[in-house]
Amino acid sequence: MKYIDKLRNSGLRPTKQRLQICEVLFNTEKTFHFTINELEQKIKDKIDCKISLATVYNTVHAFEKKGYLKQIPINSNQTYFDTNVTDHHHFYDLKDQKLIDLENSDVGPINIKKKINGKRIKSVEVLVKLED
Amino acid sequence: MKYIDKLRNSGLRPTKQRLQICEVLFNTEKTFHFTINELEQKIKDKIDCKISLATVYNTVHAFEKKGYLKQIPINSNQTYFDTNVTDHHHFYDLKDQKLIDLENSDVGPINIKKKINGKRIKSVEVLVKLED
DNA sequence: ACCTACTTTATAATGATTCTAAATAAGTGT
DNA sequence: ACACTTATTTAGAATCATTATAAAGTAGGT
Repeated sequence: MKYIDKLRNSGLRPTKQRLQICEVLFNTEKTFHFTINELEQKIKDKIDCKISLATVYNTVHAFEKKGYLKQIPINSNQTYFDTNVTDHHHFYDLKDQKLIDLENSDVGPINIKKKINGKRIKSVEVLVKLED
Repeated sequence: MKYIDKLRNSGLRPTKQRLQICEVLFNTEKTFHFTINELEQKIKDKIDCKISLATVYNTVHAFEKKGYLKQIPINSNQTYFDTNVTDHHHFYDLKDQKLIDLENSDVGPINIKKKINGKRIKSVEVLVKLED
């Protein structure tokens, strides 16, 4: 199975639930954005057996910690995740509450001139809010 | 009183509570970041009488809608607000969970090349995550 | 002073997320 | 295969920020 090694290599036991969540998250051409509730719905649609909501939370957080998912910094009552973990940015359509990917080439290079002593830059994320 | 006109001009009645919250938010040299709970604490420290938590929420949201406050897009269990409503960006220190202002001059100009049909760019916000 | 619409308030409700502790499954050595 | 240890799953409870409710209070105009 294609995700067993991926999980083992990061010290996660390849359980049935995790493998099924991998199928939903990573077995697609396109990357996508999701909230936990949307993911749970997708799992229900795709898979016969039921996975506990707690497991969905556990797994998403485990995958995030291992770098297979990213949180998208945005103000919403729910947390948004992204299966695209490459460096990129987002449009956020305020009216439709929809996220749209911005490739790095869509945004000029960003040069942070200020330095903070003893700290390294981990990521630079741009959120472009859209209105009609 | 210095905030009465500000409130009246935006269609908000200058109530005692709103004026006191104005004092806490805007009567300082420096702008600052806060959560609702931090603001409530500040109000308690600065003011004799008590303002209901619901009023703090109501007022902050009213001020945000009028453009006197901005939400900062960041993933946290609490919503962060900023009294600095000019265009600028933020460092987020992951370890200390602290926000630091980045002036526009600290970040090169950002040129968004992609256009979305029928939508205008309302804001461009950069979040730079810091680690040790 | 009176009226109307807005505001405040305490409290309840909501809802996403996290916690708990018991049951289950995976990995390891024999 | 078996026993043993440790990780994982799970249902349900707990937490906590935020929003809703509805009754009491206040501002501004007439």
